[in-house]
Amino acid sequence: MAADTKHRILESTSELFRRHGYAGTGLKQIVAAADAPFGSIYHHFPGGKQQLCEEVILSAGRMYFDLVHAIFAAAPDPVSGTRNAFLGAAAVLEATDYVDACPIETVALEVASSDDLLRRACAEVFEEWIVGAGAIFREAGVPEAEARVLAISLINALEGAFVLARTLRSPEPLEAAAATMTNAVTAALPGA
Amino acid sequence: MAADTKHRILESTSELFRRHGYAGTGLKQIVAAADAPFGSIYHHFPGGKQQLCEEVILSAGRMYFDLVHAIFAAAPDPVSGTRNAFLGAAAVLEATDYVDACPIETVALEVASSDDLLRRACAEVFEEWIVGAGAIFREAGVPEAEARVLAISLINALEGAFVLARTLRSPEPLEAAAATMTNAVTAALPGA
DNA sequence: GTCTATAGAAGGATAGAC
DNA sequence: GTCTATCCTTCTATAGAC
Repeated sequence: MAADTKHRILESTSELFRRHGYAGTGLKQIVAAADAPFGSIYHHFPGGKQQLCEEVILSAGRMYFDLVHAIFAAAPDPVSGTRNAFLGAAAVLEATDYVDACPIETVALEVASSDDLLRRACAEVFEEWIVGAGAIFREAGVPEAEARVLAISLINALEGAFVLARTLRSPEPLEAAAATMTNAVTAALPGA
Repeated sequence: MAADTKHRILESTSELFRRHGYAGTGLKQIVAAADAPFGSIYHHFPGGKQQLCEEVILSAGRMYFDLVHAIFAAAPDPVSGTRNAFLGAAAVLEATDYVDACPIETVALEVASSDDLLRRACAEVFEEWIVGAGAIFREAGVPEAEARVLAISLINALEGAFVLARTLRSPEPLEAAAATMTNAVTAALPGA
């Protein structure tokens, strides 16, 4: 099944990029992990490693967007949603030996100053997240401009906490982010 | 001058790691940029790329610590210091075409799950920053536990904003972090 | 003791066998 | 059209010339 092979390659690549980054992951490792022949990469991704990476960024970015969106949708209010998002991320990180954090963060930093096509793909993903999170806060009554600042700060805190948590191998940064950001969201809501 | 050559190698490596990361930077690029013969690397760093990277992480980490410490020392109060740190970082980032952000962030993510020696070096640096920032807040009257949470959140925000700012090529994430974190610091100070 | 030349492995990419 | 075998470059690391 060609479509199945392509899917397995995307999955393996996403997984390997999380652990070793873009430059640190070889195409040979990817096909080995996906249990696919080497030629499959260039059959499904004629643009080579760059195209494969672009598709991984966009699909992983959307999956993560849906995940966070579901957490906020399941929560009774944005303050609870914020807390659940950070504490849920802390639990996943601990359970996966500090591997399973943001799927595109390492790649985003690697390509920011060296590959403009991939940088733009990451930018598209982050902008989608900002707009999505901003909409949640706006619907809760936060004014437009403030909602965007809050949304960006939420993602700032999440991405930054991932760097510290993975490096320190501790949930403490995500817990600190949960505390600080629930305060910020609380202060921004109309009732405050 | 052997000592001079070692210094040039450390400088070039730090610069190249910022742009291309650990895996994306070759030792040949490093000696070319440092205008040094290839053998110099293994003369000054018998442990090879890993040892070179470790020294870069520790020295760059301490330089960045001193920089941020100086910004807070020059500010009249921690709230101004927080604002100056984020807006100053935004200015530097714009002036350097979005290259000159945190010197160890990309490497920290690359090695977090693949090289425990280097992960520990990054962890040592981050922990120093947390303790240093915590001391500033504690001296301003914030209780011990809250000061540490605030310090971690400050670094969370800075690191996260660097990821978004470099990817989006915009100072907006650092400006949003400045707004949110000055609020958080203000709320934590005794006068609030 | 400084540096060059090269080894040996792994990288991305491709040509062509089947 | 699927996959294997190979190409050429680049990587880290080392051996040995001077």
